[in-house]
Amino acid sequence: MRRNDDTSMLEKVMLILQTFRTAGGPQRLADIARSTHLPKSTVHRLIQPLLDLNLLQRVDGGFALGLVLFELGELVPVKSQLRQAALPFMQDLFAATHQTVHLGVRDGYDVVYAEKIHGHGGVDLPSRIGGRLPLTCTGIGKALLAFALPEVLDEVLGQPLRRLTPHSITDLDLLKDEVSRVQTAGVAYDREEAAVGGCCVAAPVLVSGVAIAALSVSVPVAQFQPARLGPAVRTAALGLSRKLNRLW
Amino acid sequence: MRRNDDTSMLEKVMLILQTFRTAGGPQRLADIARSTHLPKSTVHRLIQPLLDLNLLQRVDGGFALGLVLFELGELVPVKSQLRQAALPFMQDLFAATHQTVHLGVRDGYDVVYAEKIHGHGGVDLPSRIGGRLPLTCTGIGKALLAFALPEVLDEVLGQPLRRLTPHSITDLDLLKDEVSRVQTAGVAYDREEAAVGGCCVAAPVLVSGVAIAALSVSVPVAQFQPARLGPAVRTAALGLSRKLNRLW
DNA sequence: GTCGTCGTTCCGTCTCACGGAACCTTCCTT
DNA sequence: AAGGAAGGTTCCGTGAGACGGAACGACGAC
Repeated sequence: MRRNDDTSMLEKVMLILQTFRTAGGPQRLADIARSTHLPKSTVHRLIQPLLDLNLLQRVDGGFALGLVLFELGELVPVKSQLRQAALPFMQDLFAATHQTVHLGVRDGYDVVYAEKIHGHGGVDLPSRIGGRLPLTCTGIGKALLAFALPEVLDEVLGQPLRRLTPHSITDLDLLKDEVSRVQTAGVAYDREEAAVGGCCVAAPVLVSGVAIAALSVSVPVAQFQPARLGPAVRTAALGLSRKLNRLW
Repeated sequence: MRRNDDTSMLEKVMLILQTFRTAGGPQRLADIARSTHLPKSTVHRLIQPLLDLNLLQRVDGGFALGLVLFELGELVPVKSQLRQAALPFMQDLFAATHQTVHLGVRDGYDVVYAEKIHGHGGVDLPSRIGGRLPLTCTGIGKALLAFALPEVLDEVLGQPLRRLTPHSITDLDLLKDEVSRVQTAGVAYDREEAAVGGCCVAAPVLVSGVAIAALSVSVPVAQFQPARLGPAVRTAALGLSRKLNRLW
């Protein structure tokens, strides 16, 4: 069964760490062994150095990801630069709307949420910083697609369309129409396509004409006012775009 | 030269990743080889699987930390739970003061910044999310110490006191006085002890009577108004403490 | 008591990590 | 154009140490 290719050990370590992506809470040794399909003795052996290096930490009933990962995570460019620049604009947007504000980037066929601001009240969305959703089901995703490089757009549209709610767009032609509408308007809407009861308005952040990120405001469907939110989101995204073009 | 102990490969991988903590920008293969003191061929061999696993990514002039690290970093308990709970209170505090707001936790003898909110204008502090400063030189640190377990306090005070500015407290007795004052007042001040020209007001977040984090507001020394900021920070920290005690 | 589960330790096999050396490619210098 | 320095890549012989099955000790449940 051992094939040939490469670094088996690193792969196992990553399997162990990835375990924590799905399982929320602390994981015990046996849990990890089960979900990775690795022998117990192997997991046990690998865990020790991970603890020493602070990639894992012991918590009450098992193990959790360690502080080193947190520190390294903050040094990933998407965070340290983009986020730094985006936060003030997100603050403004939040102050103006008092609704949940998201910043997202593209990774493969998903949008990865890089930042989120929300107040006490707002809708509680399934999104999480570092979390993923299909590009085609979210406002941010559609904004990213509409202003992506053409080959990226083709590549993504070549994939089977995923569905998160009954409102998710699963017809390719409808989606293409939607994308060209976004390209014209400069704003993307999500009408309960990612979560029932939740809508959002998104606008792309452009550097040299290409979307590298997108901002969005999410609201309960009852308060969905495109006419009011659209300009606010566009203004914030444009401001951020200008700032980044100046920096880079 | 090979000693004995354990996982040499993981250690090397960590050395490579840690390289990015000090060096800000992208690193090239030769840069990494130099700063890790590893042979070029070794670095080259280790980097390939790191790219495959998305722990590293290629950027214009070299390599940078990959998105996987960002995603895992967001799953570290200090983030996913504490931050989630704290953000709304930090929003409030920011809205009330329009000054930079920090959330910090203790790790060893340092405070690690878990979250930061700042507007367009504010002072630009050397702090960074995921960054570290000595406990004894910051408001957050002193708030954490004053409400830490006694053995933790002893342990930290047993270390040599570090100095970041001429105002940093480096006399053990003065520091002990300061800590007991914080214990009484429930608020810690930093008067240019971490950065010249910057002051801050901090209050501990208590769960079961022990500080697990602290909130602070940082202001330029000219606008330092303890009487106004103290209550605001205390209110936010108390609100967060209550919320956490309810959750846990 | 017995059984199931969890964490830990041992150890024989043999894979694959290791890094020196040689090579290729740019890019700069003269 | 020739020479040189530095970055990146490939090759390969050696032996350290990763691997995981198996057996063990420690709880806790029923």
